[in-house]
Amino acid sequence: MVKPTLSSVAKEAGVSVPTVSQVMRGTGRISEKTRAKVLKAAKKLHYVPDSRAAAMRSGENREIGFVINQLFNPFTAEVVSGVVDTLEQEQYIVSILDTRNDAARQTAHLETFIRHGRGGLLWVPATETPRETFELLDAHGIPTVTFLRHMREDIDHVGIRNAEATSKATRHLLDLGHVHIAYLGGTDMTTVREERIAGYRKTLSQSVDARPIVWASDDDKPSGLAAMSALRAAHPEVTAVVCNGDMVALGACLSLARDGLTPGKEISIVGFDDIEDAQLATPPLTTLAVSPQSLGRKLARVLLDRIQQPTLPFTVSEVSPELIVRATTAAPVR
Amino acid sequence: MVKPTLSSVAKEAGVSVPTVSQVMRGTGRISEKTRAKVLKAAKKLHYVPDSRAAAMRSGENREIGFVINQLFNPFTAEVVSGVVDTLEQEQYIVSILDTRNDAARQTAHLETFIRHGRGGLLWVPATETPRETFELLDAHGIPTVTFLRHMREDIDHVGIRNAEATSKATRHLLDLGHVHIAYLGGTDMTTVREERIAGYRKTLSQSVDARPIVWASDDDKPSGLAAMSALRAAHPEVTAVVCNGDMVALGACLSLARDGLTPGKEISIVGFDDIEDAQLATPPLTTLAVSPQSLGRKLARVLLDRIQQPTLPFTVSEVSPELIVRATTAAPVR
DNA sequence: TTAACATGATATAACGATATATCAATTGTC
DNA sequence: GACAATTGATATATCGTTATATCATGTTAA
Repeated sequence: MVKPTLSSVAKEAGVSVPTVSQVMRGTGRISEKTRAKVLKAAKKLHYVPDSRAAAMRSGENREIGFVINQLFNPFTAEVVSGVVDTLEQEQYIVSILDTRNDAARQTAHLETFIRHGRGGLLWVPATETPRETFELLDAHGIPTVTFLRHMREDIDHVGIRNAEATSKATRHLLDLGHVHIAYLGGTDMTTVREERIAGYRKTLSQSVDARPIVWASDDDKPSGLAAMSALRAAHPEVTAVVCNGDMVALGACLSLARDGLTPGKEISIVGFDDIEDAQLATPPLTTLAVSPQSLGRKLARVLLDRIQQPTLPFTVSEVSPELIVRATTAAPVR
Repeated sequence: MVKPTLSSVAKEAGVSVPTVSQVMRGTGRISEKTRAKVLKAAKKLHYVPDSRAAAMRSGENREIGFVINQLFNPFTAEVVSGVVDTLEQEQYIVSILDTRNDAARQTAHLETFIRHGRGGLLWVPATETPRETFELLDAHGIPTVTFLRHMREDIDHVGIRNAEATSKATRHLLDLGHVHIAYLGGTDMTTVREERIAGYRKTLSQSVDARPIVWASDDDKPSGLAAMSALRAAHPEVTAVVCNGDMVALGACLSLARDGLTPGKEISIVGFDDIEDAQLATPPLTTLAVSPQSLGRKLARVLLDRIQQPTLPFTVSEVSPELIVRATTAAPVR
């Protein structure tokens, strides 16, 4: 009935508290006889060690906090899944807090994780992260890895070569013969979107006739649907669209379908992320693939390295997305 | 540089440790002068209280563990989102562990949460949960709510009226004139699937000609796609399908589309869950809606009640899904 | 003037674990 | 057989908090 603790197990087994502690952890010198006695008592009381109390004394801490800005987006969800997979194998436990793209909530969430004694942090920083937030992290010296948005030289980072990716996509569309190519998706002027737009603009500028058209939108399917209609109304000349994410791209495809058009015929669409639905969609989506799972695993591994070897030089890992050509891109109809 | 603690703040402010503690929590009698001194010192050192140490002494604990069997399924994800929303408002923090439908992992996960001192548990129990697992939970007396699968009278529960739902769906198809109606989806003989199939069978038996056909499949889109082809090959007479989830249903629709058929024309499809994609699909999916968000909120609320008033009688909350008729169901073509 | 009472702070113990030091009892060595 | 070394256990202090008790003050009432 009482919560089983080291001391209740010790009493049950007729030994001292440190003895039980040693048996549970397999350390120290313990005779086979007492070992058996203690294990029996522990089992009887359903003893489970309190890792928080242990952490307090020993410093060992296997709880990780992940601050993310849009958890239930399929791309993020798969990243999380990769992170959790990797960390779970090392007996870590991951808690997630979602900022829902609100910069104020971000600092609150980081502080929450510090308060709750997380031993490591993963973090997709908001662009306008105040200096104070970095001071907070510094003051507590918790191993941290940023994801997607690279903020500081003294923090490990895992990200995507965004400009390179959208450059590839734009090149692909130019090569197909498109001239009026728009960029669709993303609301805030985040580093990520900036980089992607930069890649798009740069490659587009290699064509004399092409002029950049950038159209904002939330990164979900219904928003993509609405934004695509609006974009076509404002720029009827557009024949190809590079999207900020697969969800936006799929929304855009949906919008075309509702207007009786076929993506990849009248208008070409390129997505970003290669979520599961991208290849299942009709028609299957041409997109930039980054394997969110492996990105998540990378992220976790970098954090583990930092935790295990705090003095290591800081690293920046960036992966290059691959252009996967499916059915939503083709030469423009004349 | 050193981790800020009560004692380092106390030293900085020139007062005692309990004084700082009282200032931080706004309890006790503190003069305005010392209050200001302490707050200034705390700010300077970026002090954040360690809630785990506090929990150890005070018993207060705002960490919740959620053991789930398939996190990155859109339905579950929305439930989680509802849970997190509600608990976040009360300053709780939620950790999730995914069993990936593995019963052995479940007990391990529950133990992990106990070890890490969670103050409340949410849990989708596996059907074959051993008695030992319940003893473990009993021994630690942690407030617990089961979700979807009702296991014990002495544990709070939140669930769905499954039989009622599939009964509604089957009735709908019978009324449209279908005779050969199959049930598609779900692998393990879980309580949930059993209940759903029971509702399907019962209503189907009201028609003299109808004979139940049950076809298993994992509850994701690619599996649904494959299973639908297999089902049609084995039972070409089937004109309507009740599905175990929207993902399976969408997969089935995809399969039909690939064979040049239109869901709701040659073959009618009913889903279960009403995930976001259900209404965005072409054609929009007829489905059984349960608002996963509000289900999650309900789940969280029940847990909060149990935590705040441990002596309350145990409750069972079950919600009735609503049949939302969209475009994938119609009278059979002759 | 003195007992009684607020007021504003501190001392001390405890939560459940671990690290370090210590201590009997046994074993081994010469 | 005396002393050192090993074995197997325990005593004690500590991690960062909070709960409870205590203790100086200053203020009020008789």
